[in-house]
Parts: sequence; C-alpha cells; structure tokens
Amino acid sequence: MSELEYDKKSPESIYEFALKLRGKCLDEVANLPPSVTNKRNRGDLGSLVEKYFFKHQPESNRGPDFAEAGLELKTTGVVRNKSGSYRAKERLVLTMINFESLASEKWVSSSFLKKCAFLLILFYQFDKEVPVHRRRFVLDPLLFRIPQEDLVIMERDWQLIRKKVQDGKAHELSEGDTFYLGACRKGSGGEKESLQRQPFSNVPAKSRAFSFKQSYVNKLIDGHLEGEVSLGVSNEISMEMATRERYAPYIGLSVSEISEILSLQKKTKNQKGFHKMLANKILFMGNQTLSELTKAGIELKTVRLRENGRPRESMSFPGFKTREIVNQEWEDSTFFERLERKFLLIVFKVDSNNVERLFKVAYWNMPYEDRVEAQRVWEETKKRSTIDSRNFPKKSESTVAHVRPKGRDGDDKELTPQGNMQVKQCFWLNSGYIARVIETL
DNA sequence: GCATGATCATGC
DNA sequence: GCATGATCATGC
Repeated sequence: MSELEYDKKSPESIYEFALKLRGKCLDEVANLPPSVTNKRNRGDLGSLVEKYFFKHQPESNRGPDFAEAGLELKTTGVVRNKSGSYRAKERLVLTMINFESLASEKWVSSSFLKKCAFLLILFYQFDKEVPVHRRRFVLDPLLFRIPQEDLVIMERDWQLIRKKVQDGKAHELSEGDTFYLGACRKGSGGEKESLQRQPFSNVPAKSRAFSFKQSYVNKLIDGHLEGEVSLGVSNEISMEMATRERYAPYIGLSVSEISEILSLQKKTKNQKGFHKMLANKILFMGNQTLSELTKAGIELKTVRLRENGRPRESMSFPGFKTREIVNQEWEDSTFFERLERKFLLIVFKVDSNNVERLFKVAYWNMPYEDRVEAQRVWEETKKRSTIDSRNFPKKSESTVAHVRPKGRDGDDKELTPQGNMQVKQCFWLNSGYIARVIETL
C-alpha cells in the first residue's frame, strides 16, 4: 500500500491535501473503478472522496472520520443563485441520532460533539444531471470548528431534541423545533420510510440525523467567502487574526495618540464620525483587500463607552420609508439584512483620567433570539406605520431595539401613509443592549 | 444619566 | 444631493 500524501494526525495537513480538490471533480484527482464511474449520478460523494481521494477508511462510525486529528469530513452541495453567489443546496447531514443513547447523554460528552465539533467541509457544485464523481468542488475547503457562540445555540437545540426523546416523543420531532441544529429525517425515504424504536414510548419513530440547517450552512458559506475575499485564506479564524493584528498596536492608546500616528486630525471640535474614520484608517492601511472585505458585508461599528462602561449612544441603522415598510416582509428589510451580518466592533472607552482610549476590537454577530426580538420591534413599526406614523416603538418598549428620527435636519422629511410629512426615521439597537453585548465579548 | 428628539459631517 | 453613521441637545 502506498504512502499517504498527508498526515492523518494533522488537521492542517489534511486541509492542505484537500486543497488539491479545488476547482476539480473527484474524477480528475482520483483513480475510480468502473463500479463507481458507471453509475449515472447517485451515490454518496462523501464516502467516495474519503475512499478514493483520501484513501482513508475510518475505524468506526462513532467518532470523527479522521480520529487522530479529531476531524470530521463532510461534502455538501451548493448552487448559484440569480445574483451569482453560492447558496447551500440543502441541510448538511452530520450524524445519525441514536434515540436509545441520546436519552442518557450529556451535552459536553455527547457523541454529536465528539464527532462534529471540528469539521472539514468540501463544497461541490450541485447539478442533478451530473454524476457525483463529476461534480466540481467550488470554494475553498473549510476547516471549521463550531464557534462558542454557535455552540450555545446548538446545545439548546440538542437539549430540546433530547428532551423530546426522553418524553417519549421522538416521533414528534421536527426540524422546526430548533435553530441551527436540526433533527432531519434520514432513512431510505419514500413509502417504506425506516422506523426505529424509541426508549420511552412504544410508538415507532422515523430515523433522524443531526444536521446543520440550510440557513446555517449559508451562514458558513458567507463567512467563508468573506475570509477568501479578504486575505486569500480560507477560514474565519484567520480573518479574525488578521483584524486583531491590525488593531493590536493601537489598543490602549488614546484617541489623540492614534490620530497623531495616523496623521488624521479632527477638523472641527464636533466632527461626527471621527472615531469611525480612525477605525477605518487602521483597517485599510497598506491593504486594500481588507477594505474590500468590509464592503463585502462586514458591519464595522464604533462604540464609545463612558468611564462607567455604558455606551454614550445607541447604534443607528439605515433609514426606512414608512410607505415602503408597510408593504415589506421582515426578511426583505434592510434592518434584517444588517442584523444578519457579522459585526466588527471597535470599542473606545474613557479611562479614570477622562482620556478616551481604544479599548477592544472584536467580531460579533447577533444571537438568534435577539434577532427575533428585533423582528418584533420591526413588525410593530410596520403595523404602526399603517395606523399612526407619529408613534413608533420607543426604547422602553424593547430590550433590543427602538425607532428614532434620522434626518439631515428638520426639513428632511418623507410622506407617511397617513399623508403628512414627517422627519425620516431609522432603527436603533438600544445602548443598554450594546452594553450587554460588549460585556460578553 | 438616561430617553428621546434633532441634526452634523462625510463620502459617493 | 442624499444616505449614512454618528453625535449633539434637551428635559426630566
């Protein structure tokens, strides 16, 4: 048997080797026997890649495919939408759910975490007309460790699935139960769908598997692309490192010291957006690609804390037109689109000597349940737009978001559905909410 | 010090 | 000229 061209114990080495698949299909990089190439299009591309490309045979199905590296290999289909960007063809199935053992597992030692916490994901272009071994791998492979903030959501999802099994309701499981981690049906499909025993009920339940929901896979793809666009590297971790490195020399310096170094002086005493200009200049210096990246959908926001750690201000978002919002759906709204983004928070803080300094730089994205609350505020705003555009959700009405004016001046007005002219409005994230976010960074 | 209303400075 | 991110101003 020939030597492997990579080190099975090293995730990096496996990843490097996987790079050979970029832009290729399995047919072009591996010798496939006729039994594979003769098949029209069905078959599990994942196992084929593992067997014929990696020449690897997992010892067991219980742990990750590459046991010594702790790395699970996955292939998943993507398609291009009208605007040309890649979207997940479907959910990414991770591992079968064993109802018997799940019921007695703990999250931290769960078989799910053991198998799936660290993944190498290969994306191929899906086309039902093309046999699996001819489907082309697009995007870079993604070496992905589920980030802590996502694990929080996934644990909740996992607990909910487990609870249903413990309650003898495995047959009632639904993908809609959960946020990131779905219990999807997995069996032979069709009429003779495979049924399984469940420990706390005599009702047979459909076989199910843990999966990343389609929307979560899309999130992965988006984060992945941001990384590629910016640095030609392939994972979010590198992206974060690059940003951190860029800001690191300035952390702890005062605003005036930073503006000195960057030769960027305030033109007037009250120059709005000056901190943002500083933040931008640090990020863009010497590297145009990083600026491209922020345009690609990262939301750079500055937060200025008082000495007591409270933000001076709430965080504003683009304005909306009352006459448009009344005919809009949440998921088509600008506010929704912005809140789904990854934020790069540049935090300044006033110290005990009353000197404002660069305090912290961190990526953040809004947790699901907070987006649900933001949606509630948005829906309420939509409703009130049709009834009385003078009365929008105030800060006191939500822990997350509110609506307030945003105009050039008192004459910057728009026509409301009620037919009167009113100063333009926009959505804000509450300063109190921002304070809590900063604490968790 | 905070909630709310009002507006500034910038870049495209 | 206008949208945008951010900040100022006021009143309690």
